[in-house]
Amino acid sequence: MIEDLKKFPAFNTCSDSFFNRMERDKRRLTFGRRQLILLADDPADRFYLIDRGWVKLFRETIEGTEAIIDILNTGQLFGDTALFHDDSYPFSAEAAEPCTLISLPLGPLREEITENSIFAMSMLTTMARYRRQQDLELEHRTLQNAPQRIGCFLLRLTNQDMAGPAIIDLPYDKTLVASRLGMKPETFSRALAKLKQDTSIEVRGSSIEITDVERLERYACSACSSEFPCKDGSPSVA
Amino acid sequence: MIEDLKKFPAFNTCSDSFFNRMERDKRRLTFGRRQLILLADDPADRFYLIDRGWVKLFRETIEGTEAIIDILNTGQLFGDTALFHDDSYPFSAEAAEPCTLISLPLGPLREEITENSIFAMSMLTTMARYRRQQDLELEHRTLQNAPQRIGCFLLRLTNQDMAGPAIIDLPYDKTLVASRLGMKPETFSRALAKLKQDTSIEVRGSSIEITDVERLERYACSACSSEFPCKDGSPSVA
DNA sequence: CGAGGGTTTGAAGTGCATCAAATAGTGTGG
DNA sequence: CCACACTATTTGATGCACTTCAAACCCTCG
Repeated sequence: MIEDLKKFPAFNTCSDSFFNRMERDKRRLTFGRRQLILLADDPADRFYLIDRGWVKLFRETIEGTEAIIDILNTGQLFGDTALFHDDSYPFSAEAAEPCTLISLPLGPLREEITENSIFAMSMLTTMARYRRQQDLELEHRTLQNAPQRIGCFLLRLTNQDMAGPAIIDLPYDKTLVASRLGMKPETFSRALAKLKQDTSIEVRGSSIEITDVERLERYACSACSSEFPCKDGSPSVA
Repeated sequence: MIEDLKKFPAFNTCSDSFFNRMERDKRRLTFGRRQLILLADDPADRFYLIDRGWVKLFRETIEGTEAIIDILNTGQLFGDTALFHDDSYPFSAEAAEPCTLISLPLGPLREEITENSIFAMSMLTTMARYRRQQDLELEHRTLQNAPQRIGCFLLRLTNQDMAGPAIIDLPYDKTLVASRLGMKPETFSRALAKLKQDTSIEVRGSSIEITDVERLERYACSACSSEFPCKDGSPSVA
């Protein structure tokens, strides 16, 4: 059904003919944890929409060390930028957690961009927002220490600005959160302990209770140029 | 004269009416070293084209520490993304070196994007390329140490892949290069000394001779996921 | 129950930051 | 053309944050 696709905000401004063309070549895929979805530099003729689950985008060096580019969630899409990179993917992707994806052809996407300027504009907006996000990411790496980065990460997992205490569950394992934040698992463990001690959060396995959101904000965001919860609108395109 | 604007690759695909509208409200500006050009979160109705010189984009925290977002050169433009951020600039900008800019109104730019889908596409391409650049930047911070980052930076300053030795001049002062690369001036100084020792480059003030480009590549790029000179096509929009 | 991956803890090392001070470089006015 | 003032850069000594390596612990799941 076309409703499948229409529900994604990324396609808000798309034309009916776009949905029809997409619908004709839609594939639903399931991936298990750690399963490879696509490889950097592979020839690309399709892009992906996350229906549910978490996807890790990364690149790796010859020696096997990997750099995480982003970890995406339900509703986000990826592989679309292959359009602008000579039809090859600029990163590899694998399932961080079990996930279901919708695979779609790049051709109609390209056509929609050229035919529907409203959509092109919304795509630009998404890209610009993502770019801002990346700028922040770099800033965080530069200005925040490990415990602060974790605090910031936790804050961004909370549902915006509800004042009271919040309970959150880490969406994927701590090792992955660690490298998402640019640190080693051991460092993550110790930094989380320090964060706990400094801001009185409660940690029970992968579930974390933030008893005092404001206190955590003061602790984590003070080193940063963007005042408050630095989630700036979450990107829906990757 | 319209030729002023036509020479910029960023406007390659623009319509004549775009150039006419721009021409009508074009301003040429000169800035001295360290002079402020625009302030983050300022209301924006214009964007800038670098005719000559270097411009530093940055954000700063309340305590005054700053995070450098990028340092742009002749031919690049900035402030255009205000279009996608509620007409305010997402960063501050100042002249890293004396520079001359061309200030242009955002309105006609927005119109051109919606009216000229080829231009919209080229803008998307530029954004995608920039994004890739940012991904690399983060990777560098994560995987390369200080001397390697300097080496990589020097390589990117050389004129592409001419094999022999190369002499380059640092385009702005070492303190700024340092923070561009995410390190302190002292660290930069020591790291450059180590790089010199490890790859036999010659340093004379701000002029650096790379006697063996390949050796430097092996030294700097080995930690990285992108093999060779990781300049991927320089972005022309910022 | 036992195997295996994820997580924590400990001890030791490394790289970069910090603070302080010396040195080199640059532009100015006399 | 020189001396001074000011800034950029280097050097040294020390500290801290994060990493590394190694081992223990824990949890889940067959």
